[in-house]
Amino acid sequence: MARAEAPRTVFRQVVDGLGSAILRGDYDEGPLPVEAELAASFGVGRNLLREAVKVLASKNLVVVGPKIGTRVLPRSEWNLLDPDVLLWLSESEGAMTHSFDLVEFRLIVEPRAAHLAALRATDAERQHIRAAFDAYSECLTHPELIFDRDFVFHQAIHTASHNALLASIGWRLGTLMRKQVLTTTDYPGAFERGLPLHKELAEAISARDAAWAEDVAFRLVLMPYEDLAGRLDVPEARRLGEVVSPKQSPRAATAAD
Amino acid sequence: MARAEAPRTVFRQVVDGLGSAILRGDYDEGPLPVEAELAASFGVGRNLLREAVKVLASKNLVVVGPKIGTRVLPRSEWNLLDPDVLLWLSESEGAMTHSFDLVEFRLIVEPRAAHLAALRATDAERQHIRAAFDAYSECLTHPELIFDRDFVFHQAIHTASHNALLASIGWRLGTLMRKQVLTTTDYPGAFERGLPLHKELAEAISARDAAWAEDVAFRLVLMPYEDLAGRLDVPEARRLGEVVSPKQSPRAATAAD
DNA sequence: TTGATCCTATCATAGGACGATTAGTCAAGC
DNA sequence: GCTTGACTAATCGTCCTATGATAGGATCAA
Repeated sequence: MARAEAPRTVFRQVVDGLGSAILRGDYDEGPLPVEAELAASFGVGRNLLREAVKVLASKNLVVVGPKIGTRVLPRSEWNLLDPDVLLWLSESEGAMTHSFDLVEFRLIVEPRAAHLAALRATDAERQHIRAAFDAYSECLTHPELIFDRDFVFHQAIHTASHNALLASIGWRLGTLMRKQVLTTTDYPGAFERGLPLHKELAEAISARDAAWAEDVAFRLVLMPYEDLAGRLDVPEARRLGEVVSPKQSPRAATAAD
Repeated sequence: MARAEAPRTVFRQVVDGLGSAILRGDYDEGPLPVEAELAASFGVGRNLLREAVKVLASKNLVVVGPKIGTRVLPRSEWNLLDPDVLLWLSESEGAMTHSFDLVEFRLIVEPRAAHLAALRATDAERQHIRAAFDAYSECLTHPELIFDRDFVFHQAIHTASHNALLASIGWRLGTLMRKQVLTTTDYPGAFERGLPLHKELAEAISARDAAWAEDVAFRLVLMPYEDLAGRLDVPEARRLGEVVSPKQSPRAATAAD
């Protein structure tokens, strides 16, 4: 069940190599070399290279056409929600400002997913979430399993939200969290401090307490960020507190009208 | 600036054809025919078919490998956030339950994007948003431009949120809204009823009133849904009101601890 | 200057060949 | 009987070469 497959196929190497190079800005906005040349530079055939380029094109990283060659699209057109793109971006420079965007995005989505999970989870799903937490808590003695277990735990919650879009995004954010967790989790005590929050989240969902679950999920996303924020100069305008909804939501009054 | 290019290339036809067929469930979970056969059935060469399959594989619709052939992955693995997948899904059956997921997702993301836009938009961006609204309001006499103008308007807001992820998602949700707008907008008066909300949203962001902007954006997403909800049997458990955050967010009290 | 025409670089697509991988089978051994 | 291991065949992985389609840019005439 754990997502481990990393088939080091030649194709994957080319896609990753090209994707990383583009995200890194090696070709910034300019055209790439012609296919034959590019293929030669990777030491692969032209067909294989074209398959790789087509994948990048499907992620809106490049456009390709006769006589115009293969051109890198402006950054704003990229499909940043694609897990591959997100991964390449995270391993390129500028990862820090991008990291804030990612945390902010998770602060928006994950609490709501937890909220819905608390309302909609079936009994089986509740049990699955608790089991996933138990497995996760065992990581105290098996730190190398933290990634997988954490992923399974959050995945279970997103699935329980009974919204296919949220489930899909949770699945994918999980992949990306690795990179970030990698940076934060090896701070001594990070796992231990996160554990009670995980437990609380599982309890909140079990108890069908949507507001509680939402609150816990929010703190759970924010915690590793705050671990980091101290050691970084956070631009004032990007304080993540902004994302917190106003204490008094005006929605309820007007939406029910 | 309007995204109109629809190059009816053979490659695109094959990708769309295969993608639609998979989403439609023609092969449900089972393996596809072998490459040679599949290529023949589309009347194209094996290379072209492989490029198409590789694109689908990059969207997590299928896995492909020697001896295992090309297998459709379980639905839960699909990258539902991919615009192509979303499009294929919307044109397949089951579009209705998926439509609820989409609205719910937008109810989560778009109000927050508006919230952040109100806080962070530069003067130029504010002006751009107002201009986009003006252009949109002209659609009263040019209904065929509604899609494009509406897209530009929302895109401007998402960009002003200064979060690359939100900007990217806005861009893509826009594509999908077309399909949905297509269903709702030809109800007489839908555009006219939406117009004041658009205006209010532009004003809220101009006034830097984040709470107001969030509230308006929420109603703006909900409106076309409610137009529909009346004519449909909405499963009780899926009432979209659930997504509304509790009046009293417990976050502020506990997070500062 | 402008406009149409032609040229050419580059991708689009086809088809065939061979190598690499592995699911599935089946026989040998405990 | 069950496990283990090698074997086989099917299928993708990768390469190559060739031809058609497209469109940018140059050329040339009005």
